[in-house]
Amino acid sequence: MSEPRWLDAAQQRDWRAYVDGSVRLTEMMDRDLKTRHGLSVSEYEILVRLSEAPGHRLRMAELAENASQSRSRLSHTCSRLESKGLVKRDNCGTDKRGVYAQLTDDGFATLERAARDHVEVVREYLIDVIEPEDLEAVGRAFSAVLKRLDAT
Amino acid sequence: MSEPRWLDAAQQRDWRAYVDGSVRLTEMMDRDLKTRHGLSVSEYEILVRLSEAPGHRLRMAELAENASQSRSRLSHTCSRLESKGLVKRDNCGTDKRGVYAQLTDDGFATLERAARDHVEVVREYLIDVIEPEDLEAVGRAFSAVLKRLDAT
DNA sequence: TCAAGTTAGTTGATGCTTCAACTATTCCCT
DNA sequence: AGGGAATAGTTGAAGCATCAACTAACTTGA
Repeated sequence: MSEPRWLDAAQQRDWRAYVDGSVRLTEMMDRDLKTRHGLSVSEYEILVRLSEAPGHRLRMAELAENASQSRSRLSHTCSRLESKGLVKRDNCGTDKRGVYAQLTDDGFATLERAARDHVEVVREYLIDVIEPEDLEAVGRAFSAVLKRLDAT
Repeated sequence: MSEPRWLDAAQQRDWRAYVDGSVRLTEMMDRDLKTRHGLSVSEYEILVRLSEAPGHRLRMAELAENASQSRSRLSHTCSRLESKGLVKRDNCGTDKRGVYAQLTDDGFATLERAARDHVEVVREYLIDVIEPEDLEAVGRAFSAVLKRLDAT
């Protein structure tokens, strides 16, 4: 058992700021989306990914991948979205195991409304309060984290 | 209803990298802490805050504040930690409504073990993969976010 | 061709989070 | 003093996430 390499004071401070800020930002956005549009962040993410897909539809596995969710979680969330009428599921012709998640018109309209408000919140609480070059650094930083996570 | 001010392509890219990276990083750390030490991230956070407090104890409200958790959530989590023997609760002498959460010896020992592993993961997946000046930028960025969130 | 292994997706149980409602105590103000 | 408001903390219900187990369909290779 080797000695742990602790973080220095500055690293600790930066790491903590990120953890705290991130948790609280997400909570706030969750509450905001929930109260104004009846959507959780993970439901919202799914609608976003679908809206960007050709024909507003994606195979479940691909959607799960895009939205960084487990397939199980997507299944449950998708069922909820389906019962709200925002998404519907179709069988895939070429692969009988396959299922397409398809954004409904109502789903697209709901997303458009939610996205307007959401982007305002993102601006107000993140984009507008940090320096542009710091935002770029955040982007670089988390891209590197993603790359590291993918190198399993 | 005014036009939404959408994010430009670079802002969108940076924002998404953060959201994705952050979600996946947290998930991975949660799983890691869970499998190796039987702790969730929020349990871990509570133990950390307690370990830093004088006498390894804090009033519930203050602990909730430090750990960015609701009081309700802290109550539940604290009950779980108590049943694991890592924390115990004591009444406060000066305020009969008050309750102290106190880290047990076992709790402190568990935290020390968990922290060693945890800091390694933080290094491996974040600190070591991003440029030092980008980490500083992340710290600045989320400090600003926190400040904005506190300006309710 | 057909059996073993892989992939797609779902399901149900369990556990954690959130929310609103609640008790008990303390503070504040007249 | 004492009545109303605020604060500390808990509780139970409902919703959401996670995990392991499962069915069904596709792929591979001998």
